Amino acid sequence: MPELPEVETTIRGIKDTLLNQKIIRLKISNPNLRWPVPETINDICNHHIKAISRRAKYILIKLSNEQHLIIHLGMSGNLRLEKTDQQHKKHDHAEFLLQNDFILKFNDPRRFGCILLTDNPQQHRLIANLGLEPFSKKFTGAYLKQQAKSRSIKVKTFIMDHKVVVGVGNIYASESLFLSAINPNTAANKISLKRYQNLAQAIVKVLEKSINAGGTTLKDFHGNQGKAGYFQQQLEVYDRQNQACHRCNGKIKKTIIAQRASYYCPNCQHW
DNA sequence: AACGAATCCTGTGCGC
DNA sequence: TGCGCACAGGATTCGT
Repeated sequence: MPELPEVETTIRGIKDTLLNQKIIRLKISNPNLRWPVPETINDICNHHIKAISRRAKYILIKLSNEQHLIIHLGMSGNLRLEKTDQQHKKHDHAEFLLQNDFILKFNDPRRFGCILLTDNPQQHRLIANLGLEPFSKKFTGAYLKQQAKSRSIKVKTFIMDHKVVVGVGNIYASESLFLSAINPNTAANKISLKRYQNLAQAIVKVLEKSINAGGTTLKDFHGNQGKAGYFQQQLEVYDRQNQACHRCNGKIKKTIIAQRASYYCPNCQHW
């Protein structure tokens, strides 16, 4: 569920409350996430939160003992802040009690998310080999074209490959291909530089737009301040099969690509 | 090296 | 109303 805009929205929402706070206590109700929550997590108690940042969809929390929490929300996870008088909810797997009487709660029904601890996030196996951030200067059409050189996979699968570019999930992959008028079934190495320039711009644009709208709310995601994301109202193709294309009025089609639902307008997306 | 498929897990919504 | 099934925003891991 959470794609990059949801992760970014989450970070922006919790940052001010977490910064410089001391972690008093933690409660791990269920350590069986994507990978087990390490037992050494208790080491972070009595240390302060020094910084919060994002790499791909990983939330990085730097602590005063020079360790870093790596948190991923998986498909169904979310982080929320509550005062100590709020009750424990189902699937609240981890709770971090802060000195200011807030509790940071990690809730994740499907448990595809993770909470890990590391001394050096840049060298962590989950992070070290990631591709470019979509908002980095280096992320250009030329970069995509070069990366696609020996790739025969469909372009939609290609832009969801985190070794190429991070943060493009299933919703925004369909949306950015619509914006750049590229058919999601096209082989990555058959696309021109010009079209990749359009695609790179479209990816940045669609992600920025969604962050500004507070993310997309489908089923599970709620802005952590109790605010829903509104990007859903701006979706052009995702989950709109058989509905009219906003551009040509033709019928939006649904197809499965690499076992993921994909949506496009056959009339507008030729290549 | 690159690709497709399987996999982890719970909740929801649909057809019957 | 209840049951069974298909499917869901991710991304690693495995077999070819």
